[in-house]
Amino acid sequence: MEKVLESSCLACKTRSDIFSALNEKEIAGVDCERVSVVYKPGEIIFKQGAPCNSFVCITSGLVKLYLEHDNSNNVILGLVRPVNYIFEPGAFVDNRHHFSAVSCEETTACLIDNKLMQELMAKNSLFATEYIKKISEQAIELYGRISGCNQKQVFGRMADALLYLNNRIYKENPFKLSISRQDIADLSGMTKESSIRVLKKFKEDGIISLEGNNLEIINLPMLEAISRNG
Amino acid sequence: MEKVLESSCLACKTRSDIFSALNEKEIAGVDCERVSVVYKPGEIIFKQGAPCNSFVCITSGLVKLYLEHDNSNNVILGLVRPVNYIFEPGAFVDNRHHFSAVSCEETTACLIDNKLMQELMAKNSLFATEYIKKISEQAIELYGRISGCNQKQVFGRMADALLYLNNRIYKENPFKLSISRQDIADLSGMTKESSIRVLKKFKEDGIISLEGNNLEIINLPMLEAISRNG
DNA sequence: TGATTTGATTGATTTATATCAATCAAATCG
DNA sequence: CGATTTGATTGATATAAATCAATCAAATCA
Repeated sequence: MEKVLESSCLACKTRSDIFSALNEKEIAGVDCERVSVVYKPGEIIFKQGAPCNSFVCITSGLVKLYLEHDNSNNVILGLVRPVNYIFEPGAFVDNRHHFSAVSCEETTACLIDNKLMQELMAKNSLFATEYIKKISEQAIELYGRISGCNQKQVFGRMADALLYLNNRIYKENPFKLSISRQDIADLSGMTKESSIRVLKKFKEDGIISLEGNNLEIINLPMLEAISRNG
Repeated sequence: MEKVLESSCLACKTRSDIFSALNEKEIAGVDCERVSVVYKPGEIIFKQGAPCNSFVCITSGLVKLYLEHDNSNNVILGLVRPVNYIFEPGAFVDNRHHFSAVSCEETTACLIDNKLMQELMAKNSLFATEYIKKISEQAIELYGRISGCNQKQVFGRMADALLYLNNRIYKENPFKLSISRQDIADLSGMTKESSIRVLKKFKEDGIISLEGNNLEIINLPMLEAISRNG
């Protein structure tokens, strides 16, 4: 974990997102306060239960967000690709993290003090509204997750996970997995052994090809059907 | 479903909540626009997938919020007691409902146009911040739900459901259930048959007493332990 | 470079929970 | 008021997926 300084917040502002709601002066204020940090693979960016003092923006690499549970498996809520923000709902509630964030690849993150974020929201309601949109989108995704883990069985949930990885994270096909089998299991809510068996079945059925960590979705319509039918 | 007019928004403002962020004039504006509606038990207040044009406040009765899934069981996200609001994240995303709301008892709801709500948030950043707090709290609860449905088995999930009903909904012990066994099952993520068997086991073990719909938690520490240990 | 740890894979077995099927009680209806 | 529907309950059975246990390959280490 080593500190470096990224070019400028303006580079991120140009990507349409919550910061596009800020004016030049406000952006300059953020640019001035932010800190950029590099994390090696497997390093903790923040830990569930710890105080939540910074808003985190991932500018390179890959991060997994997961719920921890005593003596049991984790649940991966999702992965974060650059450039994206981690919206921690605890920031507005109890100033605690409610999930943990760990880098899967070498990762760069910009950290912005939460007080500054909250001041900006208090002054700039467009910024606040954009923030509401983002956390609302996140909540909607959680509904899908809850629905899936209650209603679908392993094949449906694995299909969801693969579609998520393809559409939202790696965004190319074939793609090289930078997460472990255990991570895939934690993402699809099953044991590592089950995840391996399900992937093997998908491979046997010609839905995917999988050599080591190189995964290709061969029969996308079939995978989507499995996702739909559970 | 019949329209009536409740006394005033001021009655609700006094209960500390998001509307306490509004000034007299703003409250008057809401009071003027709002519509109060009475729903009989089992009536749909809004339906998943339908346009989401109103912000809903429950002023009397009891409402269940649930995710619908094709040809399968529903998942109850939670129940809403008066006076409480239903925060629909779709309001800021796609103007669609992402869950359904149905009254469990005779229920009164105030409906406020979403445009008005969004105008107020654009003008009053304190109001926006209060809104962010509320949806953040809701998101944190969803994490608990996801964690539970992945990590706990039926006894742990039922313990969670009973504690939720006791602490958050009925707020007295013993209490009279106004929801069905199927609802309890949908709330704890299992089949109706399983929910009945688990409740029977709790009864046999002297953790609860249950006669018809009259439920009493007898051994609260034990129930909390079951919730913790899954 | 051989030893050791770590992650992936496969098979055998167990178990939690759903499903199926029937009965019962209560509520509603004609 | 008997008939019928609806919700609750119980038992028997099936099955999805976890657990347990071993092997294998690859990576790391001394």
